[in-house]
Amino acid sequence: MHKYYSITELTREFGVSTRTLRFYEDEGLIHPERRGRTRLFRAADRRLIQEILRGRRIGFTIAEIREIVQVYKEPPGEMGQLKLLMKRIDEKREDLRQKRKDIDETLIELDNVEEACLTRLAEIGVGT
Amino acid sequence: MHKYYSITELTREFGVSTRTLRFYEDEGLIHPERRGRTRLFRAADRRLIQEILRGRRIGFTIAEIREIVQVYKEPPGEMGQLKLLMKRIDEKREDLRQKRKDIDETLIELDNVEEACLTRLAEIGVGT
DNA sequence: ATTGACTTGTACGTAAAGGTCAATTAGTTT
DNA sequence: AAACTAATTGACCTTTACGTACAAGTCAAT
Repeated sequence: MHKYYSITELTREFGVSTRTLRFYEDEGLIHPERRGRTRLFRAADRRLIQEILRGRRIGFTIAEIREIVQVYKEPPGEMGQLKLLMKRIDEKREDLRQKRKDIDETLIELDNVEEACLTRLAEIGVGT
Repeated sequence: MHKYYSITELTREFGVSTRTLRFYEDEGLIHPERRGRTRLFRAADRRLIQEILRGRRIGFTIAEIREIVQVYKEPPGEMGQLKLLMKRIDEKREDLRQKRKDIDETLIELDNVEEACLTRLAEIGVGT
């Protein structure tokens, strides 16, 4: 069950460019294997890319994403580090909760605008 | 009742720089009054800035924010424009729903990481 | 053997969203 | 009046996250 994905397979699936995936590798986010010089992506790489892109969608920077990825690769063993990490997690959580609030508010606003549009459309429809 | 806000008042309140507010003016997002050369912000400007920053937090570009702001200033009157606008609204809504999902998933992930941290901390605490 | 699809690395370019610095100007304390 | 203070415009600078172009190598199919 050693299915490998080529780089273009993944770019097609995720709608990103090869440049993007290579960039992520340069940035140390992913480490695909190599056969000669060409990259071979495994299922784990694929999942990681999914997570990276999810992070990207919600506005995480590369540095932030890398931070999370690192934690998965090797969770800190030292007390101080752990506490620091937990503080960072708490901050992120607050950040995300705010964003969710922002999104909810904006969704409501969009509903309002849409309704205004519909009203307007009805007016025009009647008028003509 | 003509309370005016100075630019620094607002930068302090919102935690942005004067450069940012001027930039938003250059970009046509806000139009504060002037007394001589200095900007005078009214309550409406203040609220608009709040909305702009909310848009910024959820990852809207300046162009997207401007688009929304424009709609508020002068909603399109023509049929085609209205339909186009409604399509754009639908797209944005989809976008935001996806982001919400991303955020929820990430929040769960953060919970997991935190729990792992706590477990680890307990181990260390016991071990020493 | 050549075409075409895919891959590589290197390197320069770019758009977005401001940061930073300089040189004023205007009002107001001392 | 001199010195502060807060505001202005303008110009250039910076970072992030890739885009784009180029030259070159791999491999299968025609």
